Amino acid sequence: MTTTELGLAEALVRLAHTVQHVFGDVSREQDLTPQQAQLLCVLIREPVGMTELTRLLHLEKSSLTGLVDRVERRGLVTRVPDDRDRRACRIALTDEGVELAHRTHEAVTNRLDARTRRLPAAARSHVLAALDALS
Amino acid sequence: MTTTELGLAEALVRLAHTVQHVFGDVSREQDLTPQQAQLLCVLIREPVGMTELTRLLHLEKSSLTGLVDRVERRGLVTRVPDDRDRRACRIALTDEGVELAHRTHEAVTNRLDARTRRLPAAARSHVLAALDALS
DNA sequence: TACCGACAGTTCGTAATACAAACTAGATTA
DNA sequence: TAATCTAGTTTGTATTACGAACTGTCGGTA
Repeated sequence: MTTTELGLAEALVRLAHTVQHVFGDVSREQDLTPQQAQLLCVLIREPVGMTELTRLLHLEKSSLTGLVDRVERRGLVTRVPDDRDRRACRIALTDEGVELAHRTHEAVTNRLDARTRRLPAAARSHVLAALDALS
Repeated sequence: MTTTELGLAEALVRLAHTVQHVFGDVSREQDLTPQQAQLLCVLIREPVGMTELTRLLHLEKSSLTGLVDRVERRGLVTRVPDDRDRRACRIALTDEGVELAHRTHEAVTNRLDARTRRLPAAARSHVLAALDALS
């Protein structure tokens, strides 16, 4: 009865793999690891605390500490003390970090758009609506 | 003139993240790392040589050696010598590996299907066609 | 046959990733 | 105030990933 849509799950997995690959290529060109690039992109909108970051990136806090350490050591982010809570800090992009984050985000978007551009407009909006429903 | 489809690239990235998360959850439940689980799934269809695996998984051969080592140590795969080429080997699932690979593949598929099941059938086929065009 | 470049896979050294458990210090609640 | 919770770090370990150098085999060619 539950007629499984043959291949849709597989297609999603393949797509995820493709996206991951694009992201990896772009990161390498910016001399970043994919994880570092992802962190920068998440911070574009606004500075974020460590605990919130673990939710956004699906990482344990101990893993996150090291990731932030390394990116901070490169001068791309800083730990800004939170004056409401002296235990906490928010991770903010430096000027250099903002620049690199935008470059990375734009490159990823461009390459993905280059692929979707082949699709007819109707298909794009269908996919967009469906993907929004999925995540 | 290149009217960028606003948000489609972002939606793809979010989706990739979701899929990755599902895959990570399933892997952990099977006491595998995501990379190990991915390797097992690739081998379900047929045994594959190291060089071909580097293409399928987008890994350097030196990275692959270690990955296969660890999975072989767990008794999930074996290196089968290729009798046409004594340099080469094909990586094949053991009986235990077959079982685990199927369990993993099925669990991932189930969880992704559970998400897509909310979509109307027409949307599913649109998305399927579009995703096939993208990867 | 003997040589030589190409190829399959491994080894080695290094850096990054990721986790769990234990910990510090500031916040919150009883 | 004392007990408890929370934010983030530290420590130790296994895995992931890469590049460079290496071994052994294959294939072609002189």
